[in-house]
Amino acid sequence: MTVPEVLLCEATDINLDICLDKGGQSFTWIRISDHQWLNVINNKIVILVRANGKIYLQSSETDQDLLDHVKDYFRLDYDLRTMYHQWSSVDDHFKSLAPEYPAIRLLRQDPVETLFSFICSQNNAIPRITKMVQHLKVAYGEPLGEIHGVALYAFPNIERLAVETVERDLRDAGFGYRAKYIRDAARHLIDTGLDLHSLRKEPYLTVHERLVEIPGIGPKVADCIALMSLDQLGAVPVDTHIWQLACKQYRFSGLPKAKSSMNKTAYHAVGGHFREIFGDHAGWAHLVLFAAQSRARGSLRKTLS
DNA sequence: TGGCCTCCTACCCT
DNA sequence: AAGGGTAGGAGGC
Repeated sequence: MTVPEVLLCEATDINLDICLDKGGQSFTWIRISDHQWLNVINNKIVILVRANGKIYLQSSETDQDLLDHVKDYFRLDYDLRTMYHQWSSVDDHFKSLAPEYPAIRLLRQDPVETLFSFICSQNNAIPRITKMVQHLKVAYGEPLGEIHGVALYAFPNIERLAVETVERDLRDAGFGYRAKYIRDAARHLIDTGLDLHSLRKEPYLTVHERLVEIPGIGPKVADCIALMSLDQLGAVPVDTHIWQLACKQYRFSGLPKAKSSMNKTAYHAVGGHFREIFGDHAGWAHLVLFAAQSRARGSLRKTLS
């Protein structure tokens, strides 16, 4: 069988290594070689191939509709070079880091998948999160087929995750206390009838409020979901690292010294500060800083071992 | 009082 | 072995 292939963009348009593997945005991409990635987008199997300075899209049913979805997923309509210039011009720290981390794109992901993935992410590291999300798909998602010897699944729907026995099963599968959050969050979505997609049109604070009402979702996870799947490009997820960055690098005043005493006001103040510096798309800028930060930590570990 | 805040701890696992 | 977070309880205002 020949697999149709269409041109997606230039290789320099998307930093695939960071965006798909280690960026902490998506946990579902499977790297099958140095230059090939596998995933499901819009319930269709998708292969990304980097070759000849370009990125190609392969799929057994490549059509214009899927191509549009993939372009949308990578937000290729945003002129990222201009945005990098803009962010560099307003912040020296960004300016010094950016050349090493080009083409970091904010993925426009599915809200349901993003919500449950980031419930898994709390107090957790990427390899384990990846395993857990994979488990959700294998255990409760529709199989979509097999390619290059890899079986792929759709992300389960919320009805399936809301089943009574899910908590027990996930606990047995090693989800720990997150097992209950997942089942309860699914239950909440059904009971309240909250339509996640419709939140894309709402203002940031409304989106944040709706999300933190969901069991297992606090302010940080809410902002991850808002930023990465609900078009809230100004949402800044404040975790330990960004908190430290805010205190040390940006010397934000008026913040409590210890992270343990972070309250609602202080949490939102950090996001506000970043928005003052970087503007409406501060969450995207934060992603670049975040990538640089975690990369720095990784190499530090390497040199110590 | 109720409501809202702060502080503290437990939670699973690698 | 300390951690990329949240919930729930106690106690204060």
